[in-house]
Amino acid sequence: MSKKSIVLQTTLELITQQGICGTSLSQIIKESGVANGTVYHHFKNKDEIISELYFMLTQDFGTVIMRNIPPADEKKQFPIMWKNLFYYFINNPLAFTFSEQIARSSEIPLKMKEEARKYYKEIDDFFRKGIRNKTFKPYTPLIMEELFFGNVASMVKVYKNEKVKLLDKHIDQAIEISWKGFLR
Amino acid sequence: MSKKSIVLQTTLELITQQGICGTSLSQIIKESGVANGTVYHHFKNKDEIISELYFMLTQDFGTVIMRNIPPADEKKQFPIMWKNLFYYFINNPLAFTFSEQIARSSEIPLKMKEEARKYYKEIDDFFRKGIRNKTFKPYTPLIMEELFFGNVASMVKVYKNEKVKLLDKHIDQAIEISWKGFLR
Amino acid sequence: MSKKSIVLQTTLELITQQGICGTSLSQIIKESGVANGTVYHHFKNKDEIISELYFMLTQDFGTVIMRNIPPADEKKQFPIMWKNLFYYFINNPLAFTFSEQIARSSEIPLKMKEEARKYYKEIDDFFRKGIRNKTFKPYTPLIMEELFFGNVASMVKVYKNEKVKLLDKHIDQAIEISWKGFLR
Amino acid sequence: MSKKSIVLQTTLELITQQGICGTSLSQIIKESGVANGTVYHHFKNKDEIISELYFMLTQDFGTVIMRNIPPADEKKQFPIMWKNLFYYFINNPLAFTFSEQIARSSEIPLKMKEEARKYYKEIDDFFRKGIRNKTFKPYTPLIMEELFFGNVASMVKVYKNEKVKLLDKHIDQAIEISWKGFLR
DNA sequence: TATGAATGAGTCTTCATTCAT
DNA sequence: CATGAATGAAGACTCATTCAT
Repeated sequence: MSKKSIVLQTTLELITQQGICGTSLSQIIKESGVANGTVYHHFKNKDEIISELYFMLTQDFGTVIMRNIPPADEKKQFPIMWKNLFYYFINNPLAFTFSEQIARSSEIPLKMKEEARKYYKEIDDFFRKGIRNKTFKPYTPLIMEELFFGNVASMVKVYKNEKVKLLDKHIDQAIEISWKGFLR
Repeated sequence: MSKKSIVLQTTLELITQQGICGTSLSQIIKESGVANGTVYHHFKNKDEIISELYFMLTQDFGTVIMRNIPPADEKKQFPIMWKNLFYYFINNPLAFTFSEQIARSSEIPLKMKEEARKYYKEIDDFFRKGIRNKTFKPYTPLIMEELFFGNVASMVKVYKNEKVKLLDKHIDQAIEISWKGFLR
Repeated sequence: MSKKSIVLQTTLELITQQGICGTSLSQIIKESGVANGTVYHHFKNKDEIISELYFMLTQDFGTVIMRNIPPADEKKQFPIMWKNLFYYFINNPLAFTFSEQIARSSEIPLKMKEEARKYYKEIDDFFRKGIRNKTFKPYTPLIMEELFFGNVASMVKVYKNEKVKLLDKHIDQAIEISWKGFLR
Repeated sequence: MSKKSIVLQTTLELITQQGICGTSLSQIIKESGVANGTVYHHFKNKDEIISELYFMLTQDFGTVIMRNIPPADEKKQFPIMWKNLFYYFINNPLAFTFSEQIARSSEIPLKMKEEARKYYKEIDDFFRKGIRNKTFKPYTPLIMEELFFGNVASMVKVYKNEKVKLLDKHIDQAIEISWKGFLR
């Protein structure tokens, strides 16, 4: 495992635990066991570490969500997509926390955020196709995607907080609510 | 206006502009024109300023959401509630940030979390009544509330990220999507 | 109990626990429950509190040491004086620690230290008389007093450290050693 | 000379002049001409500088006391040991301060206390041998050591307080008093 | 590629003290 | 007598970053 990956991995863990601003370079250095200068050898500065991390994680999203999607109609595909993302977040808590953190922070340059959007392409296509098929009402796709992501994220939070034992029936409810919102 | 209020007000403004971590005490001191020691005379430390601000802001929470709700049916009430919450978050970024962070464990003292929980009461009532009225399908109320909050939050994030200029029509779309999800 | 005494007492306790430099005015204020300004009403500044404390404590010494001294010869008087001081320190740990702290600190103005010396008068007299009586060898009285005090202090420290359970026989040994040193 | 040594040396000098608490990091930094961060690169915090200094100084301790001790009888050895310790304390005020504070509990980590304890070994041997030789009366060795140390310390304090200009004759008196106490 | 010494601006916080009430 | 708001210099320590090896 290269020093660079070690730094990235350590940073991801630290940010997940403490948030972006709570995580200093000194901490990353101490925790990763890598030398001071080594970090600066691989990254221009602190922001670049975070940007790179963001880049890595967002690349996953597209492929993850569309895994095992049958070539059937939207109604069949939707719950699978939904669960794909849900379980991806459950199984990759780092990715979840990080992406939640990032979403509301200004630390990622706008350019990067736009860059990342292209990995949403497949989700975007899904909603656009659904609109063309008259399955979905013609809402602005960006809005649809954000609400879709947001719904999944809400349920992940419920799951994590364990306020309530989240059951399959709750997941199914959430998917149904999510789905119905987009219909004509 | 007391020095204490000045500090609180200044801090609120700075946090609104730059986020919590971007705001240092030195800035607060410089901006508020108050002496270093004066801040520490009134607050135990930096966190206490923020906690106190949070406390002030969340006092409104419950009343804000239910402001101007007509005694009509759910269909009329829903978009008003939705917008109340949305604009409250837009105008009180600190409240939004906190409310988002509430989910995350250690940072916010437990007492505050419980404090905040009571403001969900009115939304809880709203959904339960809607179910009784056969307006809403009988989903688990907690799930409904979380998705409702999540939808508003998603749009606030879009607004803040300025990926796209958020227009009234987008808001209306989001409200409609949100609403439809809960129907029978 | 006057506010002034409360401040003095609190200061004494704090200094005993944490040393002079470890004890700040803020701590004294917090601990004594007295207001900020009240302290400055009674004392010109921090040093004055300590000086006054020093003054109070040193006044005791003379009387304490000479308590119950029989009008007999030095040989009979010496062990009683020695024990008087020893048990005074054991029973007034504050006085002991404080006087140990003070001895090596420069916080007490020289003038005060000299002022306090007059309370050593009776011990001074004791040694001078002993010299005149040919009981003691004519050493410089100041040296004799300091060594006398030092011997008692050494045993108090042993007692406090509990490295070893200090027995009566140890005390008697120490007194004997102390006594023999001064003889002709 | 490494920056680290410069910091240590400067600190030692400052503490010698002004005492431990009178010496601030800012002073150390200013005086040593080293950058703020450099100090913290080499030491975890202020205390670590002092601990390290203490460690350096006490290394000598044992050897210092036994320096130039002739292979003669106790009577010849005693004043040399006494003066060795006395001048060591005079020239290493930090060592003196620490050695005095060692008695006090929490400040010095236990490990250090035990470390320091081993330097008593040689003095312990000296007194035990003297007892076997019938030079000294068979007092408990611990008591003898403590009183011996205490006597030296008393004179160091007199020297430092400058109540009186301490002359060679005073030292000689103190040594004599100290010596006679232990005799049979 | 990797290291770690060096930097100094900046962080939060504590301090002794003054002053108006 | 007593209070506590207000002060700002000084405290310890952290930070992101540079540079020579």
